[in-house]
Amino acid sequence: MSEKQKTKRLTRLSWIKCAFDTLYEDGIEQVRVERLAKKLKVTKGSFYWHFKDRSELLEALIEYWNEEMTKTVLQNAEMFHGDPQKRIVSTLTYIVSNERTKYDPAVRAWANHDPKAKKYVEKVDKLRLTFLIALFSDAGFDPEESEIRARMLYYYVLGEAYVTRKESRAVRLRRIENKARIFIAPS
Amino acid sequence: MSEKQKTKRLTRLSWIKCAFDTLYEDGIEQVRVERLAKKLKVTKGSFYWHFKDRSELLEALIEYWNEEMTKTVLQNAEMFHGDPQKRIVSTLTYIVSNERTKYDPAVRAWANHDPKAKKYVEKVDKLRLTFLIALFSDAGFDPEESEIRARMLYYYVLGEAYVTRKESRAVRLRRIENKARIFIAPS
DNA sequence: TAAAACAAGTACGTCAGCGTATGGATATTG
DNA sequence: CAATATCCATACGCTGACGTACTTGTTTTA
Repeated sequence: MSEKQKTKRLTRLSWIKCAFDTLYEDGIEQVRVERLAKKLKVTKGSFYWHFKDRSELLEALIEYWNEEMTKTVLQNAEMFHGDPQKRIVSTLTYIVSNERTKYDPAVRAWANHDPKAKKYVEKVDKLRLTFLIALFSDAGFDPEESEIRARMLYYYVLGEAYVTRKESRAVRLRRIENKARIFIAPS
Repeated sequence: MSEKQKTKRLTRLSWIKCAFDTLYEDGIEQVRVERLAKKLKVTKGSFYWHFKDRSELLEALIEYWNEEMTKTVLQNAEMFHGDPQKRIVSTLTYIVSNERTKYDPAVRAWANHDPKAKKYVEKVDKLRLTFLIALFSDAGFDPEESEIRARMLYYYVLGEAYVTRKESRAVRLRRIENKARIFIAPS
């Protein structure tokens, strides 16, 4: 019964987070100011104090996602050490476990019809791929082979998110750890 | 200047196809009757003659997609013969080449927030996977390994569609043919 | 504690999109 | 060629969503 936040007054971030959940649940088109207002139990008077208009919210939304995802990748880079092959598995495990990555499909769907969102998605993709490629390099593959394997692995993880969303993380994790070995296996 | 069709009068299918293009270009939320009417250069009077309401169009849309995709898979099954390993590559090539599969991401994005669409997507996924699994079985892998490889391959192809859409088919084809070998390589 | 800054409420105008009703136009068929 | 079935246009009412203008309430801070 007791709300987590005191929720006396809202901040810009309150709206962004609410928008995020709505994006995840219903898609970007349903991220509408009056709808969010209802969810947050205020009127749009609040919204238009924090944002110039709807497009400003959307911009803030994609930038927020970009920052979070960038943090995630960099965090990861510092988190795991030791055996490169094990680091690859750890990284995948981390990706699947991380709450934040669940927003990926929704953001991608959005980016598919919005150039601005698309730019950020491409940025994040690039960052992630760079990171994965380095992992394979560390594991002993030459540059070309590293890129091929990194891409395959990355695309696989993406695709996996589109088909198996009803399955539990535990199941997904077990499978991914197994499959990663195929990607790691020497050519 | 000369229209392909005489376009004197429209049919149900005219609307469905137009809806499909719009779904692809702008997402399901933009599939609106007045918008389609404008595209087809008629008024909604036409639409409401062919369809009871918007939801009937959407239903027809996803059913149409289902039929087309089912046809595509079955066609493929009959098209390629001989060396199972080569058939795997041929199948992938076929998937990427086929005009129809380009609608996949848009349909999936839709399915993500629409249970009815979701049901059909799952149906198509199942059909495709069954087909791919059989391919790997024919190539000599045991049932369990066949499923693992088929899924990996399928997810990879899906994921690939989400990242490299700006690249030409030719480029995608060359890469896929190369990468398929990793999936085919014996464990 | 009064003033300033901050946050939210209220009321309104506008527009796009859905669906209905009804009449007009064009094929098709007897 | 007249009658019927098919297809489309026009006009309307309704709703939800955007954004604006203005007011009201609540914290901070001087």
